[in-house]
Amino acid sequence: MTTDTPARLLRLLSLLQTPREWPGGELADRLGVSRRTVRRDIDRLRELGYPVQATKGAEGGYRLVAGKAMPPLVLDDEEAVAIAVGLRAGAGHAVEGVDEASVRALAKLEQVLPSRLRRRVSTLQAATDPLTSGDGATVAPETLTLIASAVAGQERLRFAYRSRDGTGTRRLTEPYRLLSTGRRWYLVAYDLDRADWRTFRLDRVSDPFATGARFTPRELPTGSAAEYLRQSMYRRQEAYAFDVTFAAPAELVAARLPGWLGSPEPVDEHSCRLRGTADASPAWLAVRLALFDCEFTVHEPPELLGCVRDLGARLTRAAGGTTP
Amino acid sequence: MTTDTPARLLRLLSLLQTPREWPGGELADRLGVSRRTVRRDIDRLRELGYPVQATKGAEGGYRLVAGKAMPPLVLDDEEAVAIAVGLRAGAGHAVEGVDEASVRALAKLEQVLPSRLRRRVSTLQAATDPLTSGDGATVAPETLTLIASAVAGQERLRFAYRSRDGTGTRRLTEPYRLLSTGRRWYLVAYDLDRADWRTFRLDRVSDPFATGARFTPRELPTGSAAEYLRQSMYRRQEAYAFDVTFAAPAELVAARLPGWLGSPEPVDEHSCRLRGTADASPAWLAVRLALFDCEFTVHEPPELLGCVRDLGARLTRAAGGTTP
DNA sequence: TGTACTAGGCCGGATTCTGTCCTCATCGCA
DNA sequence: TGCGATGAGGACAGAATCCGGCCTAGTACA
Repeated sequence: MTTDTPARLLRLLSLLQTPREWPGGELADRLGVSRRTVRRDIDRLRELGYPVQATKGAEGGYRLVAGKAMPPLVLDDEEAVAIAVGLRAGAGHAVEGVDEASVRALAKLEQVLPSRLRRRVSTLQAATDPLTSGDGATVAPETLTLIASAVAGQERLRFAYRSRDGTGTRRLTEPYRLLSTGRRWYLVAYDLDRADWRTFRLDRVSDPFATGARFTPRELPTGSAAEYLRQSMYRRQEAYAFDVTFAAPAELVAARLPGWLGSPEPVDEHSCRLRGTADASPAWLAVRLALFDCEFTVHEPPELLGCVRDLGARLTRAAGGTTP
Repeated sequence: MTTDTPARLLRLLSLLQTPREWPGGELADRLGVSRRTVRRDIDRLRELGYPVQATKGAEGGYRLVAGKAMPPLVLDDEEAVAIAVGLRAGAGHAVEGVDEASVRALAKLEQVLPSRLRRRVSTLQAATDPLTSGDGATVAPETLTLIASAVAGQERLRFAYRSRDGTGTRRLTEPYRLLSTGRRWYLVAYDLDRADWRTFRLDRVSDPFATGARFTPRELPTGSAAEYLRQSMYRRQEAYAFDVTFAAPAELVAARLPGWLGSPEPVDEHSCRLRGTADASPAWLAVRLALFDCEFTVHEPPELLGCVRDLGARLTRAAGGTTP
């Protein structure tokens, strides 16, 4: 236990993050310094922008409260594992607006995650995410974080890519941005061999590898990466339109809808119609629709219709073949 | 920019957590100190147990790597929001073994989450978690974190409770432990009015409020809280048994099963039988089963059979009522 | 071979930190 | 209404630490 000031500040921060009140005396004991020094340390934390609330009088104490900036989170082993598992599960069904930040956070965490915890994370992860099963094309979290790191660190990225017709190629790219359209992940990158910009579906990427080589990012011809991706997807017609009527008010459907699927238009008070586009397989969308516990009708496309019919038939069979 | 050493160390930590290489000179610039001091600071981080890997030679630099302990995570706004949203979504369908730690981490994070970010979290959260819809009884993340804090901080907890027959009461408790059985959350606590131990289903709790009053935890008569909860659930027969046959190998089903549902026994090479107990509503379990994309047969209980039949009928209707 | 980078020792001066002692304000309890 | 426990903060002196500059050594890459 050295008398190192910065180390003590970090320990104080970690103590204060436990959601409870800490009397000054106890903090002084734990940190091995005098009460006065504890007060000074707390002043320092406040100056750093991490407000510490103090209740005076007997039974008083200190407690870290919400401030203007996020203080460094001090996590114990189990909490770190929980966050990693949660983020990896979440990386599958990405929520619009958080997806990319979520992967960044995961990359940051896994960069420093002790190896003994890493094992626990991968073990636990097997038990998660029922929804990924609907559509075979999933992305390994390792792939996601590795590519996110390469984007952030501006390192060249090499990987194997399986194109739509099944042929495999090896690519050397300058990764530009990671994007998700609800269900799928895409990488927008400059392909060095083809000497042009490309978009890659991450579920077709394998063996990604960050060569240490740094690069200075080129300018994307189209304005934003999201715009470029959208154009590229429409060009290849990877997305398809669907059309469904729900026997529920529009606002109810909207509240329970992933958002990136589109927004429903009210037909009358008790029903609404949803026309949108999806880039996932119809089978996955069918399961998704089954989750709504209200009547609905599928109009388009025929593939979706077939999937819903099959799922319905399977469930009916499941209920029919009962044994007394 | 004061020349405060501990503050500089924190900033260095936050810089190093960006997944990229940092040359010493750049770090010195950013921190406003000499190269020599940067080296010393990095030494200090190493002494604190956060190993910094350095690559020598040109193009060299520093980078934080996995060590023995978790370093304090320095998150930017978006990452903090992403983690909060991810954890809140995950708090619904809890994964065995991480559930409680996950709530603890969420409580820790939300305790210090700046209010402007808090708004973004609650906005985004609306768009998540499709599975909670199957079963109306969900728990607000705020309730979860507040109770977790009360357990950790050993503060008395007051809340309104709606018992199974619908009558509402107010309780004053000493919260002991938070548990989840897959789908549902339970609080094991000492009820001060009844002067005895009780278990509470969190989806029946409303208006929880931590009175500042501290208490020293009593000893639970039964050994562990999990054991106590299990006994109490069997006494009330809140859980029910189910029995399903899948037309898929046992290991495949086991891999995609939430784990707490039970483990399947192989019938032959291509099918297996799952007998387990669930405390969720049959409707929710029916949707869950629909997610498996293999044939299956429901044997028990009749309620589940009915739900599966209804769901199948609804999907068939959805596919049937097509418009040309 | 040269260059750019990390690693680390040494030293002197400046800065900061810590513990002690002090006073004052606030709160809860007897 | 007073007492005790707690937080807030000023003053001060001695000790510890920190910082920058200078040095050499080792490594990787062009």
